[in-house]
Amino acid sequence: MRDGRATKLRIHDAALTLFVTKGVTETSVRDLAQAAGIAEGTLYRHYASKDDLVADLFASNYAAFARRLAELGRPIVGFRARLAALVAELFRFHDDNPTLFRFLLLVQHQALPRVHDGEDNPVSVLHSLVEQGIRDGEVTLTDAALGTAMILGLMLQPATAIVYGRLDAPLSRFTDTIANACWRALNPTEAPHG
Amino acid sequence: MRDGRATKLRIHDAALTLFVTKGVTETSVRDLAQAAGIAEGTLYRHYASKDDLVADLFASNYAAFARRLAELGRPIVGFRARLAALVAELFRFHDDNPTLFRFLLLVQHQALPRVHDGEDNPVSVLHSLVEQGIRDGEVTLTDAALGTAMILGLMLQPATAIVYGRLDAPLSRFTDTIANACWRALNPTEAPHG
DNA sequence: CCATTGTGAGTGAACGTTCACATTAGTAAG
DNA sequence: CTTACTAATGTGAACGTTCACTCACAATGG
Repeated sequence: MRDGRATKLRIHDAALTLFVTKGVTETSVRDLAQAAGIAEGTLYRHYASKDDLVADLFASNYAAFARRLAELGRPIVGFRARLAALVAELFRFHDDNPTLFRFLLLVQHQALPRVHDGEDNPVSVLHSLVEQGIRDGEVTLTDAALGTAMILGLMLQPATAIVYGRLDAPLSRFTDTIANACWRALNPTEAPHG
Repeated sequence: MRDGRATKLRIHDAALTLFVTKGVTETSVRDLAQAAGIAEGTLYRHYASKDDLVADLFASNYAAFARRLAELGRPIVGFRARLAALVAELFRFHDDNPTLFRFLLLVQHQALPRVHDGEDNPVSVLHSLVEQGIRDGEVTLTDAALGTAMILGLMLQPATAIVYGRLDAPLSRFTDTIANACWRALNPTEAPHG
């Protein structure tokens, strides 16, 4: 039989590119089929619906990235080193897969409300890290949710700036600056290089 | 004649609510007409198209907020005080108009590429502030674009966290913490209360 | 009397999805 | 080696629905 997995990959690639450049709703199944070089019906051999394609594309990559972050931080000792490693990993992910990164950033607002609970989640990983830091006395800020939001903003907004051409890639060159800013945001009263 | 302005306001309110709760593309003209208590055709007495409604709703509010930010900062002396005032104003805007704020946050990704140039723009206001700070020697970070992205992230991500229920409103209670984190992000080598 | 504003059935286009049929490739019998 | 069968995969015209938008007409009020 013919290799369906290769077709599925072609759909993946075409969908990511189109969703990012045109938007999800503005991309029709006809567009997808043409870009992937397949017939419209073929898409339904691999996905139950267009929504299913979007959800699968988001959920699988989102969860995979969360696991990647979680496992990367595990062996590293000390809050600050772990934080720096997380920032570095997120920025590397952006630089290696800009389209995928942008897709996750773009559709989170419509896809997140349906994921959220229990599943592997990059935001949860960050939140756990901050909570751990507070418990260990390595973070002086007491509100873990606020701390998570701040470091998330410090990481994601520069990525967004690159998307809009307000900042030049690669994102990795800001790793140290951002990691430092994150640490300082979480430790409001600490001296620069505690 | 009947008062068309009242109808236009009804459309505004209905559109904001629906766009935020359902999404722009998922909101049909029928939905808008029903929520505003008007006929479908009436909408076209006030807007050339649905896209025109979205664009107008975004551009006018986005520009108005940019002007509000710019004028507020003008009389205040000193970079740090000006930065704090901007943070406070943005957070107050969020708390006073959560739906409008969320609308601007939501549709910026599709609406921004068409605005961008020349027009009043909150991001440009922030960028100018940072540039001014660098010129005056009150900001040690040399990359204005990076600095703008960082403080933007420090402000917007907590707002996003509130939208997703990861953080409790009002946003204003974080004004001091965030303003301080912004200043520290822009001055990586400075002591806590320089 | 007329310009403005409101109405809602009607229109064509575009959409996601389906389905009857074609093609492929692995397996097995002749 | 050939033939027959089968399950997986690919196809695209056709379908019903929904959409943004139009237009002939009605209502309003200065």
